[in-house]
Amino acid sequence: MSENAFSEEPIGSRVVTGLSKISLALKTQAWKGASQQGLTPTQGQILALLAQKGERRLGEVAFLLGITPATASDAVKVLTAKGLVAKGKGPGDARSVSLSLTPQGLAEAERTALWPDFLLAAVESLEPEEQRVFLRGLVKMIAALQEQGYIAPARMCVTCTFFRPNLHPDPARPHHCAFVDAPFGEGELRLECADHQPAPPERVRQAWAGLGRLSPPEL
Amino acid sequence: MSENAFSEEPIGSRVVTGLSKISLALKTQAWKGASQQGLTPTQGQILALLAQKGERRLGEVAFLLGITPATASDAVKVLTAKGLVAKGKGPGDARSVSLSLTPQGLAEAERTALWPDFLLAAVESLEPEEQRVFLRGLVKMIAALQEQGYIAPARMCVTCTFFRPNLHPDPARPHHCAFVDAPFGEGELRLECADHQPAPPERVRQAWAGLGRLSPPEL
DNA sequence: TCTATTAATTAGGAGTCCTAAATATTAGGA
DNA sequence: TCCTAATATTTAGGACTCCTAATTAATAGA
Repeated sequence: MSENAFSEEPIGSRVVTGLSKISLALKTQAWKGASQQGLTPTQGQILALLAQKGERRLGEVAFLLGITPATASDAVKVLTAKGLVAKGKGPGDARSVSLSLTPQGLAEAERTALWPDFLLAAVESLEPEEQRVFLRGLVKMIAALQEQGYIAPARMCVTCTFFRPNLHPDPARPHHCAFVDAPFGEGELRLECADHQPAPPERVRQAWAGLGRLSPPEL
Repeated sequence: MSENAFSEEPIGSRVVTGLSKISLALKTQAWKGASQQGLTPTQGQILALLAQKGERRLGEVAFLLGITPATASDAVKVLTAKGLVAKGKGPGDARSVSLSLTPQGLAEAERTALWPDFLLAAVESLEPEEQRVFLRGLVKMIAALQEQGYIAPARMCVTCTFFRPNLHPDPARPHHCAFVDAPFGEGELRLECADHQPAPPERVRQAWAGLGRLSPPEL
């Protein structure tokens, strides 16, 4: 594919390097952003999670954040001490603890949510078509990571029962969502959909095989 | 661009969400990978940095890792206590400390370097052309982040004096490197080049405007 | 019922990260 | 040359993150 002096490092590792750099920026900014509010990144993430969906059990939070329940437990202890999160009995299971935001917590959450915008500017330096391909790449990678257990399952199109890849001939909107019963394009692929319904594994595999080729519309 | 129920969330934010998820995986795995060796992520990163280039001053390490010198200082203290890193007087400036790996440090560094391979597998689930576009997207984003000071300057093509974007008609190798004096393609764009020579800012801006469109070769 | 299993917490320990305040050392002026 | 910035690193102190390994409580299954 490349026959000259340039090819020693495979493209895959370059991509990994690049992602690591972005990840570093994300980490650094998370610290900066959160500490202005007297929070730490983890605390901020918990707030964000609760803002997104009112109630969460502690274990659920830990799982979604990729930390142990023990760690989540003391982060929450700090947050309740700060008056940002309230603990309640979980419905059903009396062992569980249900977390929710206090009004101040909600206010803080709204402010923390703003920080990742620094990345948005960088994303917008890509051409629209590039963004679409990039998003699709992300979706595929996340699906792969998820399949191998490196990431908590996201509520994304490719793992949803309602997803029908490449159902339509229209290259601008090849996919179809059976929930809203409408066609949609690459740029609309979701990562966190409220209406997500997990699909069985082989169906998933088959779905993202369907995402396949680069092509679609663009230019 | 999209006129139906799907468009509420702009693609930019989706991309940011996706990158955050990858970043989360990277963080979680960094912990898993490093702690198997009795290290923490930061310690591992320092080792990796030193493995890549024999000597580094402490301040340099801090800057590249996006942490304060104070933090770097005590991470290094731990590493020297573990016998993995040696401190020496910096050449020239007597205030500076020059860090280098001990033989054991080198061995550890080699093992830590293996961990990010979990991501490689995910990257390889993309089509080759997708990988190329993805890499270019990453390069652009990193350049943008760097320009705004969110990331330490990387030794990448787009910010190099030797980089000549789109010099050649051959769509498979449009770019040219004046250092090795050879054409190269999108997939060969570098993020950490040993021969990198920083270019003046306006030249940089102009360079990545040249990267512009999606198009090139692929399919 | 009795016994796993599961949800959360606590305890203990190493380390990250910060800010602020020392120490050295170096560079530039008067 | 002496004095005063500006650097490079370290130390101190504090809040948290993260982990593993118990512990306590509640639930589900045999």
